[in-house]
Amino acid sequence: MVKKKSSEIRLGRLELQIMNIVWEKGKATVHDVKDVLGKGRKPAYSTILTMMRKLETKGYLEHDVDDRTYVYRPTISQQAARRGILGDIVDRLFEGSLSLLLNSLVEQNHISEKELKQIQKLIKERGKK
Amino acid sequence: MVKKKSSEIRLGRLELQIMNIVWEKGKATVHDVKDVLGKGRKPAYSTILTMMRKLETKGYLEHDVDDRTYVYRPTISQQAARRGILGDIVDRLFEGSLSLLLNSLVEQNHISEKELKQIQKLIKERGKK
DNA sequence: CTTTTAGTATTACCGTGGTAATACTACTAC
DNA sequence: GTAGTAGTATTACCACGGTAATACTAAAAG
Repeated sequence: MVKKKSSEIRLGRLELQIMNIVWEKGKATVHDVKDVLGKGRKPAYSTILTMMRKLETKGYLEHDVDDRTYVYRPTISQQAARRGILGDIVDRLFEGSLSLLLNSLVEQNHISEKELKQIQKLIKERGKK
Repeated sequence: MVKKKSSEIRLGRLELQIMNIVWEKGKATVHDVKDVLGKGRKPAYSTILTMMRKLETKGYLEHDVDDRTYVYRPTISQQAARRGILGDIVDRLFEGSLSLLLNSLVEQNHISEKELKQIQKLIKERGKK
């Protein structure tokens, strides 16, 4: 059974960083994003500006003008984006199998004891629904 | 705490498809890959050839010559690639948090009952180590 | 009113994944 | 030995994410 691609969400590294910031803050100006991105690689103001305009072109951001400053807000939810990107990865990397993914995580010792507990809790809660 | 990038493995869609086939078969010629890729989008022979050569340039494939046919084999394990790509995604998409990832999967109902069972088993086994 | 300033708009470039036509080359078959 | 044939090599694009300098524009400051 071949899975449908539905609405594929594709975001590059910087694009995703920017979206993460906008999601977290709810809305953000170019300067807001630049400030947060200050820690680490520091793209130029104009780089971020260009990216945010491209994100708007792609339909992932919209803006209002507040005193001639663009205030961007997301048009898609972080959950939707995560779902899309993650689903894509699972398809491409693990032939669509979640358990293969989990297996890989466990093998790699990427999962800490604490996280294991949390996962178990999640599963229990899910089981009750 | 900022995580190190170590040896970042980056593979495009087609590249990963090709690598998956080579991993599965152990070794493969361009034609082998083309045959498997036959189902779905069908890149031209020369496209696959170019990609496999690029993968070799990048150090992910090597080839032997068998009766003037190139037989490619992987130089990195599928596990390593999965680990690298997945780790990258977790960083970028979930701020490095596995439980956030799991949470997302559970929320999205991407995990079936059967998979839940498997995960629990995995966790139990891991717990015994 | 003229200069500074704070913002967006324009433009241009680079790297890389993907695409593939075409050229080359050495066996194979007649 | 000449004509296919089956492979690799060469070459050339395109799209897109990322990068950023520079141009423009309008408000604010003097």
